[in-house]
Amino acid sequence: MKVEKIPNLSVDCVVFGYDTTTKSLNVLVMKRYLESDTGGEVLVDDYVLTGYHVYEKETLDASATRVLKELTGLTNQYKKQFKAFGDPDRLTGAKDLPWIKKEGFDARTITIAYYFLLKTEDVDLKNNSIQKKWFPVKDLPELGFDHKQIILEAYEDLKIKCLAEPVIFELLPDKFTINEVQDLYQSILGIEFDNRNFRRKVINKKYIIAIDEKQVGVSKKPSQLYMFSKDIYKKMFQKNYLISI
Amino acid sequence: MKVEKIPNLSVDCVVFGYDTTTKSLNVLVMKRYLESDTGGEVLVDDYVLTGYHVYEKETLDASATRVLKELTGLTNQYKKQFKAFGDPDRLTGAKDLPWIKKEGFDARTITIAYYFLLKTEDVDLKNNSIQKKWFPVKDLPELGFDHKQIILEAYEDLKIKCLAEPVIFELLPDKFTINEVQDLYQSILGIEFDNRNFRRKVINKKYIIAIDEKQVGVSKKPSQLYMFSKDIYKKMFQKNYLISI
DNA sequence: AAAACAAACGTAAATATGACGTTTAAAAAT
DNA sequence: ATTTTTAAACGTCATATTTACGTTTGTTTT
Repeated sequence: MKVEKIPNLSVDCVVFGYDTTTKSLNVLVMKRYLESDTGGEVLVDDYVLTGYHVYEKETLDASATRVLKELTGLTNQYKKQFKAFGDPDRLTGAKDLPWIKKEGFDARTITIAYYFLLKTEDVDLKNNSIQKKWFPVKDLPELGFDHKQIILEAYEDLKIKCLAEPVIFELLPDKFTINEVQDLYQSILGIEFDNRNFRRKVINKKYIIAIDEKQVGVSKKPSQLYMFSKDIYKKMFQKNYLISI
Repeated sequence: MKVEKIPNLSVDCVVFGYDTTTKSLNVLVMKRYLESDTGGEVLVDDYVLTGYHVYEKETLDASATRVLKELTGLTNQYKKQFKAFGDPDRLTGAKDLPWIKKEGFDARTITIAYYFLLKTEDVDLKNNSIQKKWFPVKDLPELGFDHKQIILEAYEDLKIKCLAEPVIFELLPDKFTINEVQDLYQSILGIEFDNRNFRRKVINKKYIIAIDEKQVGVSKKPSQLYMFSKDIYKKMFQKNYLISI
């Protein structure tokens, strides 16, 4: 069955992963490489977000889910459509033009940008043909098209989202320590919290559940492990602190 | 100069206005009407959001601003691009097909949806050829395409936005009473607040400024009027209550 | 002048925050 | 086996904020 692509419409996926060891919020990007016809000259050698054209009969969400699956093999990850990018000059960088010519798509392509939150450990970097790599949000490589801007806007949206909802647990392993939660908040928001106060605040939440298990293989007092209960969170409604004003 | 439209791409604008008298959050929509060629039969008679195709050389933001200007004559209103809608069947309602045929656009049109916040009083419903009308968000009329869904999603996004930032003042007159602020929060969020506590909380904010003026023409003790200072708000940074967890 | 009405102010208990000091459990070093 | 090291975990207190109410005040209407 031949699947028709919509020529001027694509989705792009910003895949966020968190590395508890390096305490770094990372983005998964794909290698873009092109040599000139004669072979000698390297025309394009940088990174881009994974994205693809939307199919004729496909919803936008399905399209993003499909792209994530091709990239990581994963389904059912936290997903948010956060912005559309469609400025007329967004694909007109010096390195973008030869790439567009090779891939044969419209220079006025609108892209619907999504971000995904997942656990770095769930992604096998070698499991398929796509050459991909994690980079810290704070230290991105050279990126094609307007993809650096897309990543930075996704990151801003994620920051706001973190303030409003506990999405942070999408980035942590199922079992985590309080310090890991604190480190993650700190690296996303760029603020330091007092460990004792942070700890108290988190532990007091009904939806953070201490489990009967501790860290193993650490050369210090092993931390208590906790889990996050989305069900309990959903049942709660805090009128308290509701309005920002 | 001929301006080329991108056939499968549009913007749609959800225009929110607040009526302090009826305490109702309203949406501005446009009449859609079509009779059959023979004249007798009414094929389409409902409302839609105002929207239009994006021009070939135009940014998405500029396109939305242009549509708002055509509809209301206003520029420089609070604007947010909140979501793209592009499901394959979004324009395939029974009444949508004759309309699409008449207007001659692609049934697989992706729309970039924006919402605007403005003061109802600033819109003159009779100032141009577009037949338009305010409807309460809680009591919308029959709407074409997927526009009811778009409005409801804009409303959800607005609710969240209100919790995070004082965007509410975009919907109020420059000079307002504390009770008007409370009524507006209550009608958007659908929650009641204790007037005395709400009042104290609002008045204590540095960016809510009491002015040397009171309500006039009311048959009770006239309220003190206040203004919102965006400048002072921007200068503040509250680490306090930062994370939702 | 009194009544009606909503604006505006006040109070006290409970809860949350911010800024710290102290104790504890495990591994590593002696 | 004991001590040292390290980070986890617990505790305290002053201050700020919230919640749930009661009371006073200024204007218009009766």
